[in-house]
Amino acid sequence: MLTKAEQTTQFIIEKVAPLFNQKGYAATSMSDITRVTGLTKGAIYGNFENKEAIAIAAFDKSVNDLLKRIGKHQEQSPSPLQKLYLIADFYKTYYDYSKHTGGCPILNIGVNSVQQNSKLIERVQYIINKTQNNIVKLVNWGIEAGEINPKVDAIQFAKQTYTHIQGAVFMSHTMNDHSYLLEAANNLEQTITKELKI
Amino acid sequence: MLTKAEQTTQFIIEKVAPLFNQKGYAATSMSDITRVTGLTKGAIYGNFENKEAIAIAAFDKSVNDLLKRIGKHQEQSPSPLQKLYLIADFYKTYYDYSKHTGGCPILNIGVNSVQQNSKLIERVQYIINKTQNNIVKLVNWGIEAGEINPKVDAIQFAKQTYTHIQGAVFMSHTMNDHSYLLEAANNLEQTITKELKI
DNA sequence: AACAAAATATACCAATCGGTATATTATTTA
DNA sequence: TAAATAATATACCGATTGGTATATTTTGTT
Repeated sequence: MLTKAEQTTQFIIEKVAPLFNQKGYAATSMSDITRVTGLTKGAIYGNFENKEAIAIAAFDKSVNDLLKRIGKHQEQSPSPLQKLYLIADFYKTYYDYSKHTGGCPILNIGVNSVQQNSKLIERVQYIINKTQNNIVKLVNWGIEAGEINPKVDAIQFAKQTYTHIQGAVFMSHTMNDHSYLLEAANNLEQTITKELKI
Repeated sequence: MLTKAEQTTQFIIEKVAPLFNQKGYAATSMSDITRVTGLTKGAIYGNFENKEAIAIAAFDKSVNDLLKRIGKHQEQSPSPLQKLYLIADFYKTYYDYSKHTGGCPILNIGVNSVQQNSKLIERVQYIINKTQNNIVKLVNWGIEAGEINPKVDAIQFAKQTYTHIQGAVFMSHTMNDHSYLLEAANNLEQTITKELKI
């Protein structure tokens, strides 16, 4: 069972995560935080050391929600090749999902924190490395399972895929146009079919 | 000849552009601006209406410098197909260039301003549309010139190219790793060769 | 129900924010 | 070179910033 303070901590993080995601670290003020939570500074600082700790917790929450969602989506098939298709499929719905969470945390906090906040950017880099590595593992697993062409360079594919998708996330949100993500997802599906699938 | 104030205005913009590019609008303070320029508030506000006007001028300067540079790079060949290759070639050097200007203004100001500053985001969208359209024109020109496969969907290619490159800009800067941009540029060259070139 | 402990609210801090009115200094014009 | 004008510096404004010390309230334990 969660203590009252642990409940409040979670409550603050939930309310505040979209805020940091949208506005970035510097532009999100403590008064923004008290406003969206309906709590006072006493409650906030009783549960967090400082503003940076809130921002980090908020980022972790946004990312964990996202990773859980992608993970769940991939459970639809046990096949590594199909899981790759399901990643592409996931990003067809990502525009609407990320809109209501204040945008993509990796993109937003990444851009916002590079050469600004070392703790946040370290976390962004860790997540990118981790998720990129998941793609590498899926490809290698697919090769072992005989579903994927063994000549495929898993790392290069993972980097290229991640790059293209993050680009599409940026373009869709900046241009307010779902089609960039849809077309990037379609493109990824085609690449999987043409270059990976045996 | 430029008046003293016009010179000062240009001077301020030059000094301040990398600052807004790196830190974003909210995180860049007037005291940052007086510090990097060595001028006082009186001089700054004598040449700009407010902070937002400085940020807009800074963005315009950063983008104009970039567009001029890309334009110059494309002058190396009169052929539309070769100009597309030259765009890919340009982005092989973009990591180093954009580092010393505080990052990519389109990516940084785009992410920083979406749902934050309507004037800035409008300018970002205008520039993206404009540059994307330049790619469309190059492709169509290449088709007319018989250099490019007429079955190519120019708009789709332009969107996909822009998306992938911006993704690579994000990844390279966030991960502090030149290779994302290099590989995206190589990838673009291959796409041009395989899908555009006759 | 009474007490202790935990959690939240209140009131305040110095520092900084963007911005302005006015004084001072450079520059241009006569 | 003197006067007019343009440009910059100085000193200040109220509001807000992140943060804290303490008072108050809520919660869990006996």
